[in-house]
Amino acid sequence: MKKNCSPPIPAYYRLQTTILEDIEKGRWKPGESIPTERSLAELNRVSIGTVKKALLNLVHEGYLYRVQGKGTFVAGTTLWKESLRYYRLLKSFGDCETELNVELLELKVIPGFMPANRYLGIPEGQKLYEMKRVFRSDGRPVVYNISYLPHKLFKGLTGLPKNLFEKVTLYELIEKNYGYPTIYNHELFDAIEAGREVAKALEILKGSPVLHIEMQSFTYKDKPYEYRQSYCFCGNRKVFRET
Amino acid sequence: MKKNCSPPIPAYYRLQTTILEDIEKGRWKPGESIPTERSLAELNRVSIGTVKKALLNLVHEGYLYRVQGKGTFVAGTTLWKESLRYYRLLKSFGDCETELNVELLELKVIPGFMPANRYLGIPEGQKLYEMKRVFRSDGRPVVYNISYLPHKLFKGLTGLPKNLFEKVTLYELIEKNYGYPTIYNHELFDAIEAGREVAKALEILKGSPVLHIEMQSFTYKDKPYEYRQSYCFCGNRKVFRET
DNA sequence: GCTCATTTGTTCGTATGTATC
DNA sequence: TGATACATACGAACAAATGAG
Repeated sequence: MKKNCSPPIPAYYRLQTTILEDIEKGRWKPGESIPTERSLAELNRVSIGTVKKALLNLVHEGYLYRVQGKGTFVAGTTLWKESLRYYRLLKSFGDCETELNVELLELKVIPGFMPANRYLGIPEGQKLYEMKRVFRSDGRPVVYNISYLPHKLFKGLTGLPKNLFEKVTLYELIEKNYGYPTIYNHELFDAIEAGREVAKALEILKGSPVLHIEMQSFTYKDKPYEYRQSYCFCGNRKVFRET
Repeated sequence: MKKNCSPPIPAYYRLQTTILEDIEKGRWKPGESIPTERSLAELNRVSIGTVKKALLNLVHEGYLYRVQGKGTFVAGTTLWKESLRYYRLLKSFGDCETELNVELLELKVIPGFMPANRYLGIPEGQKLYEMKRVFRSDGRPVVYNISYLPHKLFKGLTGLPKNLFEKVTLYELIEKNYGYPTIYNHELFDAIEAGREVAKALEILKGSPVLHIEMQSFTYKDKPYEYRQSYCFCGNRKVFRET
């Protein structure tokens, strides 16, 4: 007979879990250090080796990083290293990436609507921020995007200086100002004909084929914090992804 | 003063590297077991703990997997678990994936050409396999793709039974029959108007906007083994990616 | 169903090296 | 220089899963 409900959970795993929960509860912010191996070992009555194992697992999972001689720190957004700072536009495989400039067109509070609120995991009644941006390469618009963020989560967003939005990625801004790092994204790709608004923003003919990308960005606990629609008319350039 | 050119390489790291090199040289195929901890420790004159560390690193990097009581095995393609078995088509976030059927339209040897041979890392003179396939959902074509593979690497491909290509993914077929697992992919997305061939294959009007995906697939040592062009006209469905 | 040899998983503790400030 | 903190390495003991007999 199987033992009744006793899957003996390893000590390192319990420790790992409680640390992760503390991180997700915001006990330490990204960049801050957590207690040393020794103190974690004493507090939890386990050996240093067991603490090491727990911490190394969290490092591999991207939640922590360690520096010899300094300490163990909470990691921030894991994927902006190279994965997703703005868009990665290439002419072909092996080409170098196109530099992009950002322009903030509009940022305002709007009533919630479907399906945005559903994708953000909030009730339909809650208000949203709507942010419209254009990304340019050599002055020509190549990407137009509209982001929706829960108003409740990001109070004061409209009060930030406009050029901040044009200097750092939205990921950085949200992590630094609100403490939510980006853990992963979901994307849906399709091709559509440019409508009036998109054609105008990208300075192309209405009806031109454009790449359409819908995106959900997630922070801790699989909580979505942004829903974004992007429209790309890249000329001879293409959107790059690595898996 | 700094020691002259001696960044003392840890024992676990040397071991890890030699094991990885053996895997890449094909000493063991995907699914086969490598020596036990004990024998690796004795052969390399290091402790069990050091062997454990080396092996666990390779597990985290996706090259190995271990089963308690059985042994340590060479992992195959890492991303077909859910990432890339055919395409992941969704109507919207949260939707379940569309089932796809594959039809092999054509498989033949053709002369090499640019840029395919460059993307495959082989001289322009070398021959290629050209494979055309259609993916259907409820009988309707949704993805048309053309793959190019180095003829030299995959001798005998045309001799395999046709229905094999329609039963398993190309990843599995290549791993099982030729021992090359897929380590990562590069993709380029854009939107184009369907040309004659694409329109015919997808049973849509010429000039309709279609999602165009170019892909390079890589195996060990960052060696590309496939260059693929896909054309998607998914109706209300979209191509899903997770990062 | 049981036992046994094998193999990996977990935990402990110690000693020493190396980076940081 | 010294104190602190993480990194490497060793090895022992026991637990748990596997498969063969």
